[in-house]
Amino acid sequence: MSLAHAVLTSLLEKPSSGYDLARRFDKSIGYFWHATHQQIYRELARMEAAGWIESSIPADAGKTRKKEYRVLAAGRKELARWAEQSSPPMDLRDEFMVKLRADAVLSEVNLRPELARHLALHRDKLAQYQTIETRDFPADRTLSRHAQIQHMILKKGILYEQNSIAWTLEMLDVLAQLAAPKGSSTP
Amino acid sequence: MSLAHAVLTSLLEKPSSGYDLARRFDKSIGYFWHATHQQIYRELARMEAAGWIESSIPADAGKTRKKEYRVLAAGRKELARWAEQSSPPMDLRDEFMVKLRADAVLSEVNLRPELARHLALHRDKLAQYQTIETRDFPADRTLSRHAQIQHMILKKGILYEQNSIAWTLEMLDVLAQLAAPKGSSTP
DNA sequence: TGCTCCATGTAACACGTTACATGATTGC
DNA sequence: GCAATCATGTAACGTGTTACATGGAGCA
Repeated sequence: MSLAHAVLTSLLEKPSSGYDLARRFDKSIGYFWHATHQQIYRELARMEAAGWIESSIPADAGKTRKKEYRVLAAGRKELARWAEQSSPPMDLRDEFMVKLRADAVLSEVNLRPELARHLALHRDKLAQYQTIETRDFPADRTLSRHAQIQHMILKKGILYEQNSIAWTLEMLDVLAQLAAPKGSSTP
Repeated sequence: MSLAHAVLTSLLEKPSSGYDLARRFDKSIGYFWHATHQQIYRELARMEAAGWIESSIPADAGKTRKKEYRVLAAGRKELARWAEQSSPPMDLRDEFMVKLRADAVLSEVNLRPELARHLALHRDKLAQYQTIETRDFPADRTLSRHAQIQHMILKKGILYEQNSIAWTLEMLDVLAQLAAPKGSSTP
């Protein structure tokens, strides 16, 4: 389990409401660990019951139901314990590879539109990441420990997208060759 | 849902028992879609109930409980339908990035042993992939459509591992710098 | 008035993981 | 005879997804 720990990390960076957390999970942390608001509320309830976090009504709540969560000592300790524990490296789980394999055996599926769509999405995401990079991490050497680590996390995302783009282009090329090989009529 | 479709693909490539499928999911397809034998048996039961596959006792069963599954026309149709459907690109879900972020905010975790461990695992996997590549895909141009697609799937894995290795090395370097900056005593 | 956004939640279900159970076959 | 491997399954639980519900605040 690891969503709880992602939430703890996020709360340590900045005490927040469940709603705010859910939105932050669509950015920063969410690039590597997505979660819906329902999952987040469920985890917050559990962690409060476990004594890892506590909630209070913030000053700017007004008449809303807004709550703000803070990490307690027990939560911080749990996060440190978990972080030092070893865990298997991420496993790929790429639906598109299954589709490709299905196409390889069926030979009757046209995956090119989907590939083109993914290509555009990867390029968008890469552009986003690069914008963040030039804005937040200008000249490495002067950056704090915290910022240097954040930068490396972002770089991982950038590498991944660049990778995906390169591979997708090659794949499109292969499919184009297969669809219209030299000197043949339509397949 | 996509495990069912991964299983269908695997069965089209070669009709098999649940046990054989489970083992194949630790190789080839499993590089991009892992599943335990319990999941596979559950899916096989569902798909048989849905009329996508059928089972029979194979000639070499002897007194064992062995069953062999084959894909029916309905299953093949379902796989083609699913494969043409668009789906979001794979999302990263990397526990280690959460740990890094936790370290960035806690500053009291030593992630270097874990990074070194992952580095070794990535190198192993890359070596495995490259062995398969030189064995199965020698001189692209003469390969069948099926083999060319399989090769591209393998290449995706190779790129991913190379990427991970490069990033991990850089990360180790950053952590080493942070632990022992120029002109300082032990931290 | 009705729309969108803020904010929190319940319920049901699908998928993934772990532990356990059972029994036959193969090899030492 | 005993251990490992083949082969299939049940049960319980944890996590992730989807749909729905509720109600206040701000705005046209």
